[in-house]
Parts: sequence; structure tokens; C-alpha cells
Amino acid sequence: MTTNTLLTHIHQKVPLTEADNSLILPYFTPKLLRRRQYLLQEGAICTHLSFVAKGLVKAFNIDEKGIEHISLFGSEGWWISDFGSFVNAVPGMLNIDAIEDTELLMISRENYEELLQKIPKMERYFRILYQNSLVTKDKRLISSITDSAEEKYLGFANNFPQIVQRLPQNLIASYLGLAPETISRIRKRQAK
Amino acid sequence: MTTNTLLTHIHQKVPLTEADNSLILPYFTPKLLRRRQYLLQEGAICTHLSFVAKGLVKAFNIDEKGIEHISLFGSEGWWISDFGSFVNAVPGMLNIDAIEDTELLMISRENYEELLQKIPKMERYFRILYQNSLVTKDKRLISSITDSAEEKYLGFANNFPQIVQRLPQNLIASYLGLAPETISRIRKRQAK
DNA sequence: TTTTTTTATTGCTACAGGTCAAGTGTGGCC
DNA sequence: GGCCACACTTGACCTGTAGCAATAAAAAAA
Repeated sequence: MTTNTLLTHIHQKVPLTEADNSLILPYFTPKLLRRRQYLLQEGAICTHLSFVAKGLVKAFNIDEKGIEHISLFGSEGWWISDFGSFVNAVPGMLNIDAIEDTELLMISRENYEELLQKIPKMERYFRILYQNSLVTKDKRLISSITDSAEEKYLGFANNFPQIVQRLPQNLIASYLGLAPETISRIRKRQAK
Repeated sequence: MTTNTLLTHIHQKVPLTEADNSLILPYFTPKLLRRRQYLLQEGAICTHLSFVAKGLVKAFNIDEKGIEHISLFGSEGWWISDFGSFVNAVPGMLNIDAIEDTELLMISRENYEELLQKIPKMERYFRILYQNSLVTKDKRLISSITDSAEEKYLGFANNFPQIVQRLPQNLIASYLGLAPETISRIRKRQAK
């Protein structure tokens, strides 16, 4: 069941009892997303955090030239949202849509706040989750400033071997801030 | 007093009583850093989180070519550490040193863990702190991928007007992933 | 103050990676 | 099977920004 994925994921960070489980689950609503379907569009306020139980989604913004910049992929076990918009309840600039058919578990801002207040373990869970996310983002930031195109691609392919296979390379390019042609040339060089 | 800066900062996110204050403070140790003095060097395990009560520090890594890449500045009210190294207790790749004479309040990993367990308000404080940091880092990441050199510089100058004044432009360049000459040319263009 | 060190400016040149365009798969689907 | 839509490849060219070097200016040290 899709809720198991979530509970397992939380359990990895904070031990949960059966009682905890049944306390937590009512805060979440399941949602199915079909390939290409939008979860969020630019300008809207992001009202939910979404846990990806199955599938693959992407979050991206569109610049003045109309070019998509993917800032985040979400596959099994990842959370996805326009976090800035969610946290501050302001209109965001991110779009989120599904790359594959996707199963989500969503929690609204009100439920999120209540969950954190009522269940200290969940406050702890999110503190640890964010702690780890920060470490990951730091690394990505350093890579985006320090690394060459080739290093960026290889680093990504290394860190997310499963996901790379499921993604067309133009999406990888967008995520890494490279042109699709550049990825093509890098792959060619690698295949030597 | 330097501890006031910290308590005020925490208080902005979670209300504290006088009793809370005196419960929290013993977990921290003050430390003075003189200009150019190192707080942490590459390869070491980062054992403390440091709150900057006064002054200015920078965190940076050094690439194979010996070039410094600044990933973070810390001035009054900011936390600084090699977070990845701190969280996972592994050797880090960041150096931290003082740009100005600096007053820190430091907390060790053991004290940090204990503080979080014993004082739920502090668990909450750090969850909120990390939540906000994530939003900031997301923005920075998008900027580093989407923006031109000029947009990066102007965005930074806009977001941190106070800090820009205190920084030589080669450090700003390093932070933004640009050459110092590029900053110089941008400033010249702006001055038209 | 004078000296030394650090930082900033500016012109010239080089190159990584972007852009454009044309051509080549390749898989779904009527 | 043939058509359409995408994704990928490859070459030719362009451009923003880096790198270098020499000089000037400013800040720190003595």
C-alpha cells in the first residue's frame, strides 16, 4: 500500500509505534497523477507538501525566454513542493508535473502545522529531513559553481543511477543547467 | 552581551521564557575569532555549530587548482559550520575563517543532540531554521543555474546590501562563482 | 609617514559551452 | 505497415565569461 512507503520512510528517521502510525496517517490524502498532469502551476500558492510514494515528478521554473529550468526531481521516497511558497504562503514561481504516472500522499499546510505541534516525533522527523536536505543542497550548490559540465553530469549520474535511466536527457540537461547537446557530446566522449 | 543576540534570534522563531533562557545557555560556549583566524580546516570533522553574534566569517572549499570557492558567509545572526561534516560526523572539505574579528557561540554535537531531545522548543527552532535555510538555498541554486553574471551580482547586492559593503569584491566573486574581473566590469557598467 | 601587501582596473586573448539547423533514429498508434 | 511525434546526434558558428598580465589604487603594517 502506498501509505507504507511513507511510514517506512519516516520510521527510518524516527521510530514509530503502531499507535503513532494511525495517528499520523489521517493527516494525509492520497492523490494520483497521470503522466504530464500538473500538480502545481506558477503563480499559485503551494498549499500542500507531497510525498512521492511511486512514480516521478519534476519541479521547474520558466525564465523570460520561456526556457524550463528544473530545480528538483521527485521519485519514490522524496518530498516535493514549491517549498518557499508553501512555507511563506505566497505565490510561487515553480511548476510541478508528472514525468511518470505517480502516487502521492499530500498534507495541507494546516495539517502540517497541527501535525508538528501535536506529534513531537514528526517535528523531529522534519527537522532531520530538512537537515539532510540542506547537506544535499549544499553539495549541489558547490557542484554547480565548481564543476565543469562533464563533472556535473558524471556527478549526477553517479548519485542517481536509477533516476538517470528513467529520464530523457533534455530533462537531465535542464536540471544541471546545461544544453541537451552538451549532454549528448559528454556521453559520446564517455563511450570512448 | 553576546548571548542576547542568540536568545533574541531564537525568540523570533519560538517564544522563550526566562526559564528557557537559562536552560539553553549552558549548552553554548563563547569563542572569539580574530581576523584571518581559522575556525575549521579541510579534512577535519566539524564538531560544533557556531552562531555568529558579531563579525563576519566565510566557509570555503579549495579545488584541485587551488582556487577558493566560498559557499557561505556568516554575519550577525547566522549559523556557520561544515554542516555535512557536523551532521554525519565525517571529515569535511570546508574551511572556515574570519573576515572580521568575530564573536561566536558554539554548541558541540553532543550538546546539540541533547538540547534537541530535552527542549522541544529547540527542536522546533531548528526545524524552522532549516526550513528557512532550504528556501534560501533553493533560490540561490536557481539563480546559479538561471542567471547571468550580472543578474547574480545584482541579486546578491540586493539581498545583502549590508554585507556587500564589508566584503572585498574578490570574495563576492568567489561566492557567486565569478571571476573578480567580471565583478569589476559589472560595477563599471552599473556606474554609467 | 613610508613600506608592503592586498585589492581593483583594464585591455587582450582563449575557450567551454550555448545556439542554430539539419539529419537520424525510434517507438506509439491509427 | 506507414505516419507522427519526440528524442538524440552532429557540425558550424557565436558569445559570455575566464585567464593573463601589467598597472593603479587602497589598505594594512611597520
